[in-house]
Amino acid sequence: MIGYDRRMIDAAGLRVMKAIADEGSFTSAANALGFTQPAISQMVRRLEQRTGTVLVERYGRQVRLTEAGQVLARHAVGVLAALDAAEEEITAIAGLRAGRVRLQAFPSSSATLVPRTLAILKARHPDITVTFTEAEPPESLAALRNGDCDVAVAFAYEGGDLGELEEDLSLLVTRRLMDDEVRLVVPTTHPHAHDEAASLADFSGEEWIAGCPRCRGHLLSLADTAGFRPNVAFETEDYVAQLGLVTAGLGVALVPDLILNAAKHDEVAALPLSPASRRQILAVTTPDLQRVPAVAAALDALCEAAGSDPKVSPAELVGAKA
Amino acid sequence: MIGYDRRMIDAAGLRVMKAIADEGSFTSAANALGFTQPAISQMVRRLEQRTGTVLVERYGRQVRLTEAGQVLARHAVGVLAALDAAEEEITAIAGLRAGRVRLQAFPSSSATLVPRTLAILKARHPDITVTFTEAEPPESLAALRNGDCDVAVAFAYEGGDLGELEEDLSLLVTRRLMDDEVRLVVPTTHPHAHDEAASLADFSGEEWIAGCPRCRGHLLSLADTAGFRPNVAFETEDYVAQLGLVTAGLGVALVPDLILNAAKHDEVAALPLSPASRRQILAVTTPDLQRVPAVAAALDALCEAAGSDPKVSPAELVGAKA
DNA sequence: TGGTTTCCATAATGATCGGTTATGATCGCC
DNA sequence: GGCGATCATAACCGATCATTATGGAAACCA
Repeated sequence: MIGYDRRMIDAAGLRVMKAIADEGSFTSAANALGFTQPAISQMVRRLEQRTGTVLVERYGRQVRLTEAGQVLARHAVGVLAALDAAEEEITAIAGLRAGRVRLQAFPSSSATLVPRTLAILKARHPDITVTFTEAEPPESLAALRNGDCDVAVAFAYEGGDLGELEEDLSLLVTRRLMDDEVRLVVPTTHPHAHDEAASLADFSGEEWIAGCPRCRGHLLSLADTAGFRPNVAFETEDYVAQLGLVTAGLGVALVPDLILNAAKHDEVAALPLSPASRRQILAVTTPDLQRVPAVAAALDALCEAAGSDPKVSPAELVGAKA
Repeated sequence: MIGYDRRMIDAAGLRVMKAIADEGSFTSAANALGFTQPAISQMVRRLEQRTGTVLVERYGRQVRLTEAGQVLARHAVGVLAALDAAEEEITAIAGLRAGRVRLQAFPSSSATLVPRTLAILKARHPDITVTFTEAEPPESLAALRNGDCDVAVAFAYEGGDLGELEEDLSLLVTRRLMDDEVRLVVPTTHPHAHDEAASLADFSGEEWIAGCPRCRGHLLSLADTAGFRPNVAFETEDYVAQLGLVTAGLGVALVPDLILNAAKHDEVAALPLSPASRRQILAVTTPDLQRVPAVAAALDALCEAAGSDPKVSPAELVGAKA
């Protein structure tokens, strides 16, 4: 198929017709548009043969629009205005005078990281609208893949001591925001409460309080390495509840620093693990979205809120398969 | 000056963005528009680098519009609709389903020629709007030159027997509608009332009734050729009044056939002149307007109303200088 | 009236645009 | 793990759309 259904009127043509109508001659229309006179002359000729209509009446050395020509000049106003509006809207987005970022972050980051990010963003680019939704990494990444989200703040536990992440990050780009140390939280009355560090094997007999599914998986993985299978007595995704349970002496729990720094925990002891275990806090987006100004601004704000200088540690690593 | 202010958004681009939004993929957008897939791919790329903005988010093998892309797709609707409207209006004019003709004709043609023309036009193209104004040739031609008129119906006396016309017809095209024989009108009581033909010199002693300035000029010219200077006793542009004056025996007059065929004139005799004198009835327009469908239709109708087959006698002679 | 100016038209030229076909890379699916 | 669908890229090609240079005709003016 040849597929030659070329439209007979285009925006450029309309603009020329309007200029002729306004200026009254080809020459001054050309000047007004920044073209030379023959350009207008040919443009009109092309338009006339495309429409199969006489658009301009040449009488002597003056030109006048025919009825058809006036029709085009009249429509030009609306079309060009709409085009300008579109262009303006685009440049507004490009210049961060407009735009939208849809952010999804996991619950425990909502406490400090996200509010700080939103504040930075608001101060720096007050005209872009930021949407925030709380979601665990599996859901936020799904939303990202699905096009319902621009930036996902996720976390990934390190498997053993190698930085292998358990999510499927193919096709996505990640930006490392911070490392979040995981600590063992025990009641202050616990015999090991004042140790320098905690070796997990020493707590194999405890009752355990587990968090979200992935956190629970991480606990099981660490315990397995330490050679035991933890007795999980309680499960709750609410870290404040976890700390409450520990305070009440109902068990011990693994809690990341990000939580401990945000929530009050006077009546529990948070011991560093030995060997240490961390999770990475990551900002995730797609290669294309990364180049959208509003998204880029959000990523920068996230890095800044996380304390890592966005200029120094872009740390863009494309994740390998899970 | 280089004058490179090329607009960053054009109608074609908008159409492509809208197609992508509607179809959900480059390939089906290409099918919908009758293009191949790479055409869409490149079009998007060009648009993106012209706007300096990411318009499409490629994730895996699916594509989605970014916010900026959605902006374009949204504006596309209005712009394309306006463009279609303009196009439709043009083709309506081209197809005589719309359009306008502004006709100006000299008074004595209003009697028969113009009404017949309007009737033909109305029957044949009921959707075009015809405007009619009565005006003597100098004014109607001025209107034509001025752009206030599309077709002027004028008359031109032949100077002597050569077809030299006294109007400035440069830059205009004329279409000969009919030849109008000029007769000498005398009261039926006149001694020469029943002659076969009238030799002008025989009436040098009469009192004359003159018409419009150009008709008066024609009378003077003919009389001059016949060797006398007519005694013009009355002047009126109203031919009916002229006939009335002749009937009352107040003088003689030169009256063209066009009038005699339309007005009652029982009580006067209309003698052919010897040598004969004619005036040409002409339709005048500009070369460009001539090609406008509605104008062409009007010209055809005029020819038909005048009794000359428009197909056989186009008689397009570009007038020389006066 | 005849020269000058001021228009528009045309020709020759070149860059870019905007399509094509052919081909490659990659994701998702069975 | 091949296969099909999808987008990207390369090479090519014609039409578009601008340029400069030039011509002709109309209007203007002394």
